[in-house]
Amino acid sequence: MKKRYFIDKIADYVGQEVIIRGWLYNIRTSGKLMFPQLRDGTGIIQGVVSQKEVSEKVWEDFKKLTQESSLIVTGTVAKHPKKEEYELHVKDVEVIQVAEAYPITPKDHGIEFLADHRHLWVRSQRQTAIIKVREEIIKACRDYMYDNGFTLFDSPIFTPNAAEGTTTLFSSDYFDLGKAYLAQTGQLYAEAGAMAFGKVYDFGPTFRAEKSKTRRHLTEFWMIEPEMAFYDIYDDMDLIEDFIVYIVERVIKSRRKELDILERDITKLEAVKKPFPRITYDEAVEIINKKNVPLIRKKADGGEEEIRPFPWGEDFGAPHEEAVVEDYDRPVMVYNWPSEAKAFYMKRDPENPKVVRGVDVLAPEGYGEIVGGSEREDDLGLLESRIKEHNLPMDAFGWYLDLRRFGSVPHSGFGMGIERVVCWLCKLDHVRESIPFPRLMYRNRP
RNA sequence: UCCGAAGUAGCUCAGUUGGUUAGAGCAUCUGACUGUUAAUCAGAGGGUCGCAGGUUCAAGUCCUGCCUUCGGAGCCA
Repeated sequence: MKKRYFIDKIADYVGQEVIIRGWLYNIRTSGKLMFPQLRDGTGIIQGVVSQKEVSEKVWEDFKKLTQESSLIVTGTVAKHPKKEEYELHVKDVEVIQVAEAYPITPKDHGIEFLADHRHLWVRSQRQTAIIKVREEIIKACRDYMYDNGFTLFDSPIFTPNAAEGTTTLFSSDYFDLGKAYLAQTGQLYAEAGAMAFGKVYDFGPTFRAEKSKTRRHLTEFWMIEPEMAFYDIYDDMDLIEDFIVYIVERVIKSRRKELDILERDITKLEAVKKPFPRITYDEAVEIINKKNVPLIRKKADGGEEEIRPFPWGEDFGAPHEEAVVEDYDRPVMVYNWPSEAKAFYMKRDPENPKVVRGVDVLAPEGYGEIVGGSEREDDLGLLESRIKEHNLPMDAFGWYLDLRRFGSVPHSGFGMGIERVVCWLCKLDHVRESIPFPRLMYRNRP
């Protein structure tokens, strides 16, 4: 195999001659000296080209290089005279391609322009750092599951039925079988897996055709969904807490360099420790009312009205989540939700049938809901009546009801949206930076 | 879907109460500079002012419609 050198490991080669294969990130000239910034995907290193130390051809080659031109550079690694980093004293260059005028210049750009050039934007230092953190989060998720006895049990992306109502599904024709929908969750299938393996998870893209245009929504996003037999809601919350702490610790430990590039305040992440506060929906409403945060509702005439106190039974909006979370330095778990605000499969609390044993985990620093979980309804009759209440087609759920006919057990699970976790850990303003090619309501290219 | 804002050079923007040939920085090209850090300095090229109508002696600027994008709300992970 050909010997390969990479910029992130360049400190091992001080005083030695190396070959860097990559792209020109930027170049500064100063008379008989040039300072090309070389990028190879693992990092950036400054080159030093001195006219009196290189051939005329090398000097002329560098003069014609443009931003993002591809090249192979041979040189000697040395300590930077002013900074705590290394530089490459260039001896030779092989120009692979001189790039056309590169659209993403070192100055500011608007978000529309950057989004249109996402295929090039991903080369920039900030974007590569985000994608590295994303990778670490995903690897940490899978490692946690593997190390704790979960079996990977992936669910289909084409599904014949909706799990949480029909308004938010993408549909397509499926041969002679009518419509197929893109999955909005793999949970129902994961429940089948939990009855086979005890503890499973699925992990893949999910799709929601919600016409929501916010900094937190994608139409295509990745979700990890663990599902566990013989877990009640409290076991579920124990697991969620342990899982999130593990992921945050991994990112702090393994992606320090990227967090620094992103200028992330790491002390905020180091505060994410067990135990997370656990408060009921009722207690959350009390906090909201103590802070006098109203529910804003649209009126028939198009105007808005502010309702105080917060009416029991309503789901929380962003200001309510913020009110609940702002006093804490770590994620907050809100559980025992009003049943009408939540999905049909959540188990009713035997002590209070008005609430279900569902839990939302709200991230600190205003990042909102990152996890939604619940204990599942394990009683056949109650589940059937809930499907009827939600006006869902009973026949589509035949196989799912079988899980309650053949060895039904108490079980729980949750779903964690990867992009929202990436946003939180990287402190991003918008989910569009949390995935290489975001799909948004108003954008599906490049 | 609703509310709000914006579209002027490849990019980011300025453009006054409507008034000569629409400007700046970056990028590109030419040149200067042996330690630059979004380098700097001198010069050059680069425009269907989103689209379509309208008002006016005169429209980037005022009016109407449309398109696109951005921000927010609701819903959610």
